[in-house]
Amino acid sequence: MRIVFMGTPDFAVPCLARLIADGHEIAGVFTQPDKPKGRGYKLTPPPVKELALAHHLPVWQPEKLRDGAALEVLRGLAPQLIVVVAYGRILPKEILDLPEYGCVNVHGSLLPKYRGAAPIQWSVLNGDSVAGVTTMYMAEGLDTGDLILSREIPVGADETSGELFDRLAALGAEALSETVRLIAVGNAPRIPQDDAQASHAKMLTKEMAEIDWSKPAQEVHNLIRGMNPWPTAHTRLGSKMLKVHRSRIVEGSGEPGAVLDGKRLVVGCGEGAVELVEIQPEGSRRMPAADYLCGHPVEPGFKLGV
RNA sequence: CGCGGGGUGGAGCAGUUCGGUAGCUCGUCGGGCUCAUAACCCGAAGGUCAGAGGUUCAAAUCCUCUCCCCGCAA
Repeated sequence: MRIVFMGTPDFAVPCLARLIADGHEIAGVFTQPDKPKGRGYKLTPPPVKELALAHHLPVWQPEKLRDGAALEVLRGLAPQLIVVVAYGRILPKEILDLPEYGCVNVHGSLLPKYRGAAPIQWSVLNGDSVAGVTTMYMAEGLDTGDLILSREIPVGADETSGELFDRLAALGAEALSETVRLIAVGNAPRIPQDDAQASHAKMLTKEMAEIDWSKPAQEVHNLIRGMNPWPTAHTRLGSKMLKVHRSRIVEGSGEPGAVLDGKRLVVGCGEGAVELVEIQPEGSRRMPAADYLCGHPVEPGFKLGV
């Protein structure tokens, strides 16, 4: 199959790698332009670009898709199928209609649940016990296209978004491989989504990552693992910010935000308590909470988040 | 040149302002106490103070340069 691939972040990398491994002809790769990232605005290429270049695939990084230039390029590439995985751009209808087999997308949720930008994180934030990936034919709406197939996996009780990301990226590559195979033999299902079951997973922001200690321990724990690795759950420790990378639900109860045990950093919640396992003080590297306590004793009763 | 914090025994930190014996908590090892313990007591090992150069009788500390880590912002 002659395919054009469109994708940007790490999540899309296994999918492209799988298409290459499956022996498809990758006519070209579209990814977002290099962006200034990190300290000092270093210009950084997206992960998909690095993989594409490593395989000597032609790469395009248009700022816009709607000015016609991209369409011309695509006409020239003449793909039979366009595969889109976390590209981060909306495709105009002319592009959707271009390939003979259409455009397919790999999405990190069990559609129609969690349409939108951050499905995997919301699976964790909501404490779902099952997550998955879905492939679909792309339509003009946001993740509203007809479904092709899906794969499910259980979510671990302490699993972080980042960990689930990695597993779903691998699962997505599998689902994509099968999807393309079915399309090639003209045997792919086309199942309309039930809009009544749909939900939307909006993009995460830093504000959402502030820990509300008045919530039950389970919700606090879900926030901490759901916001890992980005934007990272945080609270206040005195005048400084404290990031919390990992936590654990433990026995105990106490005033919300109050440290119950100064030796293990157990913190009271609205209901129950969580132990902060891995933290990162402002201006410092991430470290086990026990390490932090060696140099920064915390009195039981001290309140976080104020 | 976007703003800022930091590098000191295995870990986390203090000490740097104002140069003068390498310090704290934890861990490790040995011993003691205890029915017992992550508890308590006694003792010990372990450090090129990120690196290079400079000033000085003397530098973790002052000056110059380099490397590395991190927070914010994007």
